[in-house]
Amino acid sequence: MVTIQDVAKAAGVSVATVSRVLNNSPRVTPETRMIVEAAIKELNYQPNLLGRNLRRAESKTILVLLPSISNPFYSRVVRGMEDTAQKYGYNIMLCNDYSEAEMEKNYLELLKKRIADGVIFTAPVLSAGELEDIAKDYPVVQCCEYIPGASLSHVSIDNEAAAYKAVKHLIDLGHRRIGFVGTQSVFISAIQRENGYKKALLDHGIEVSPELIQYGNYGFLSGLNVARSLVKMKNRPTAIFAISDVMAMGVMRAITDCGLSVPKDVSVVGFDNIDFSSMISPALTTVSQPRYRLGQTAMEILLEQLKNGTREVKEVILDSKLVIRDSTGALKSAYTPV
Amino acid sequence: MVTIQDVAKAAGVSVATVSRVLNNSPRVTPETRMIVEAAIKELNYQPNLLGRNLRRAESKTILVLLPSISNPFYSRVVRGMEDTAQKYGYNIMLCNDYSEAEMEKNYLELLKKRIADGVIFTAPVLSAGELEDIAKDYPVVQCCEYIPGASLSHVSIDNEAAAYKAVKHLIDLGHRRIGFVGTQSVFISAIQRENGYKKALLDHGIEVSPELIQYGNYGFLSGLNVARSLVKMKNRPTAIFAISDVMAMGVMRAITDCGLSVPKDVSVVGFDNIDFSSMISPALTTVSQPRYRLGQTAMEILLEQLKNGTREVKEVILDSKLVIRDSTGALKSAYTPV
DNA sequence: TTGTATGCGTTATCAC
DNA sequence: GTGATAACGCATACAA
Repeated sequence: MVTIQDVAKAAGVSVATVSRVLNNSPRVTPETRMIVEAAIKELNYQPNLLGRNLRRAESKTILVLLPSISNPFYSRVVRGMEDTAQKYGYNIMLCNDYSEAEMEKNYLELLKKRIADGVIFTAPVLSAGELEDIAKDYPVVQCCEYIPGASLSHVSIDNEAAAYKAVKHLIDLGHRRIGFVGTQSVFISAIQRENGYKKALLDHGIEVSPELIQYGNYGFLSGLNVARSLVKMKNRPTAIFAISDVMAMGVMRAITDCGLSVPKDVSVVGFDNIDFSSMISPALTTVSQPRYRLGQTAMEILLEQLKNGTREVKEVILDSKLVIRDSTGALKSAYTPV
Repeated sequence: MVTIQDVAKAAGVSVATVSRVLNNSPRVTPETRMIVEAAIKELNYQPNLLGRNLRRAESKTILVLLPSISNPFYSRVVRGMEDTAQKYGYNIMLCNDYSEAEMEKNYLELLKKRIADGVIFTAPVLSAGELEDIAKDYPVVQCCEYIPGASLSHVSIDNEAAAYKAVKHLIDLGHRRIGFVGTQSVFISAIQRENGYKKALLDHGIEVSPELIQYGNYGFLSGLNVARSLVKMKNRPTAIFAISDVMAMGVMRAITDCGLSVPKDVSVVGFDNIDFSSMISPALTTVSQPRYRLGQTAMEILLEQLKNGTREVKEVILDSKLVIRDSTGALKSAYTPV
């Protein structure tokens, strides 16, 4: 392995000078700079970051925790983080935490071990207290999911308003009996989306019927199972709002399994606008989040904190929009539910 | 930050002794070990890996390059790598190379910079020569896609045999006019799957018709466009084999867009068995790869190389299997294509 | 402007 | 079994 020593020797200067060239120090003659750069190229020298990082007490690596890379929602979020990190000379370390507190704790060790300089959570399952503890020593940003009230930065969308928009779309189409497929999870998005659903109904004089509210676990199969009971009701809903596209796909399957069709018999709205939502038939009406910008903004906030050594709490809410496709349609006038 | 020095002081021993305790050296009295461990716990000490890694000249990190985490095929492959790496005390650094040689080269710098100890490619676009150059200095393993003939380890499946099985399934159902939707890419899987398709036809006395072979670019939309021309032929195929599930989904959409139905009018087979393939209607018949084991095996080979300092080339081929679902059916006897 | 020397935190080699 | 110390590769304070 070729080290800074070898370059110094080859260039006939000291290691300090080579180091200065590497770090673009202004205090170095153009002439010697040329010589050093020539030696660097000649020897094909690459600085050993292990040495540099130790000396600088930083790793130039940001930890990014997500539930699972198999969740298609996060791919563009990660892209936003990645591009931004790279722009500032950082690498990201992508880790699946499988929504397990134990896994998250394990990965946070990487901070203490100096393998990473900061962390972005996309869907933390640790408690506010635990996160705040980390944030005392290291920059922490929450992206997408976050713990309300925790004194930690986050960047997300207004899930309640977004869900409201989605349900209002159904109401505008004439639907009044609207089912809800969600989850009983710790994630704020699940709670806020349910709130948005309820608020939209109430604001339009529609009663919230507990029997129309069903909970699954985010999976396709749970969406399928849960929706089946909705569809088989004697007085079934004419539309269903699911809090994720994957669950919405389960809902659609449940509907077609019962010999009904989307949107003719039941309209369906999802949430997230994952790539697959436009690939299925009928293409899914859903809520689109600015995924790239979510990741980008989160990374910018984190790097800003890192640069300034500040721990200012920033709370950023970005816009979302309803994408209307083919899975929602006007209520058939012939069919008049109570 | 608490260092090994602090622990030594607190325990009343030398740093050497603390280091021995940390590394489970046998030459340390149980008694002093207890004292040191107590001090470690007391101070909540965590070894600074930057120091350790510099000293040991290793990073305990493996680079994993994949085209994009948005490709759902790789999620379980990565899981297999991740679990295995963790088991041996390694972390993985997941990087999207977007099938760009430039990106791959950039990430390979991490090896020279000592940020990573080895690399696994899932779908390399660099040339055999470039990869072999890397492999001279660092452990390299190819997982899933690989460059045939390169003197580099790889673990994959027999794509030709798998495709053969898929097409034979269609032939067994009575189909003789079978379309192919693939890509003209550098990836071996694309080539081998096309070969498997052709071989299956020839082995069963079916002529290979160039007009039934269509190429796209792996995307849903390209599958859709390409299949449209197949479906609109006056003498359209009664079955279509696509080399990926995502393209198969495009094919299915093209079929239903034309007012036809799957599998009644056209049977469809995909490849990869991504999660979504069982979520769509009708559920997709496809080829399942042992994704977890692919990743696991690749990582094991890499870590083995790292441990032994050997560069032995291993070529591992794992089994795949056809998963028959609802998108394939027997040829309707009423409809008799030429 | 350049060189010398020290230290980042750890491990490992040598004495004892 | 334990301790003092050099060394990993680099950046920087200080001296020249």
